[in-house]
Amino acid sequence: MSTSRSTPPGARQPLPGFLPGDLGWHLGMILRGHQLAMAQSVAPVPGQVRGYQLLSTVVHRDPANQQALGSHLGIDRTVLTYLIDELVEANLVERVAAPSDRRARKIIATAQGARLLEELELKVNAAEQELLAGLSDAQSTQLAGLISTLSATIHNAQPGANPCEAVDQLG
Amino acid sequence: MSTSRSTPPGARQPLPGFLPGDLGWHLGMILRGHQLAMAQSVAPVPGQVRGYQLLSTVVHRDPANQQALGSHLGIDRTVLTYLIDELVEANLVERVAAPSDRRARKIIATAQGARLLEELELKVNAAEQELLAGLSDAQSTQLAGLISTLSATIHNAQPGANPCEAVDQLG
DNA sequence: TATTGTTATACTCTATAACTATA
DNA sequence: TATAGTTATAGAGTATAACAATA
Repeated sequence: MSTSRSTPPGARQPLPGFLPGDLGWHLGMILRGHQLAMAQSVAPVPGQVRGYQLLSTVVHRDPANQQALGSHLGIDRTVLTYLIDELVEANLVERVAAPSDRRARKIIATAQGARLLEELELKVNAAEQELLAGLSDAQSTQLAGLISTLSATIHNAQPGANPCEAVDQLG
Repeated sequence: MSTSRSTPPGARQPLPGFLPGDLGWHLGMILRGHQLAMAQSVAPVPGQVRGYQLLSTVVHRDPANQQALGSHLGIDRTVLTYLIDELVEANLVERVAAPSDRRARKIIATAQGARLLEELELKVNAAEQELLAGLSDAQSTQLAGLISTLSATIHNAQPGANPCEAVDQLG
C-alpha cells in the first residue's frame, strides 16, 4: 500500500462499510428519494423543487438581488431568469427595483405566494419527516447537525462555486 | 393518503434550525461539492462520476446483468447502454454473455479497468476524506451510519424507483 | 471597465418509443 | 406475452455568448 504520490501521510481510512465513492452514492440515493417525496408536495409551484426553494428563499432569506438568490440556490443566473419568469407568471413572486442598485432586481413574494408557501411548508415538512421515518428523533437531529456542518464547510472551501454568503446580506 | 388535508396527528416538528425543505438544500449542496471534488479524481474514466461508479459496482458488486447494474446506479437502461459503450471503448469493461439468460449481458472489468479502479480509489478516498475534513472521525462514522440507514429505508420504501435488491443477486 | 439581468443558442443529460432476440 | 438490450428521437435541463442598462 505504498504510494508514490497522491495520498498524504495522514490520510484517513475509508468510512466503515463504505467503498470509496459510496458517500456520493448514498447521498445521491437520499437526494433522489427526497426529490421524489417533495414532488407531490410542491406540485402547485412551477419548477418543481427548485420553484419551491426559490419561494422559500425569497420569503425567509430575503436576498438582495437575483444574483444572491441564484447563488443560494446553486443555479446559474441565466437559468434563474426563466425560473423567476414562471413564478411571476403564476403570480407567486414579483420583480421590484432594488433600492441601492438600479441594475438589480429584488424578488419578493406576492400575498398569494406567501400564502401558498405556508400551505406547502406543512406538506414539505410532513414529506421530510416521512423520509426520516427510519431514524429516531435523536438520530434525525444528529443528521441535521452533521449535514449543516458539512455544507457550511463545503461552501466555505469552494467560495467560487457557491458564494452563499452573498445571500446573507439581507435587503 | 387517507386524509384530504395533509398533516397526520403525530407529525414531528421540523429539524432544529431547518426550514421545511432545507434537508434537500443541504443534501444538494453536499452532493454538488462531492461531485466537484470527485471530478478531478475520476477524470481518467469516461462519464465522470457515473463512469467511476459503474466500474466500482462491476468490480465490487458483480451485478448479474445490465438491468441490475442500472438499478443500483439509479439510471435508465437506455442511458446505461451509452455509458457502457464509452467504458468499453476505453477498454475498461467488456460485455460477456450472461450464463443463465441468453438475452442478457454481464458487464465485467478488464484487467486495465481493474487496475485503473485501484488507482482511482486512492484518490477518491482522499477526496472524500477532504470533503469530510470539517468533521471528526467519530462524526464521519456517525454520518456514514445515518446515511446508510436512510438510503436503505428509502429504496425499501420505493421498490419501483430503486430496486437495488436486484443487484444483490451475485452472479 | 465591470456588473446585473435578459435573450438566443448550443450542448448535455435523460426519457419515450420502436425494434431484435430471447424467454 | 413479457423481458434484456439497443437504437433513434424528442424533451428537459443547463451552460455559453452576446447584448442593454447601470455602476
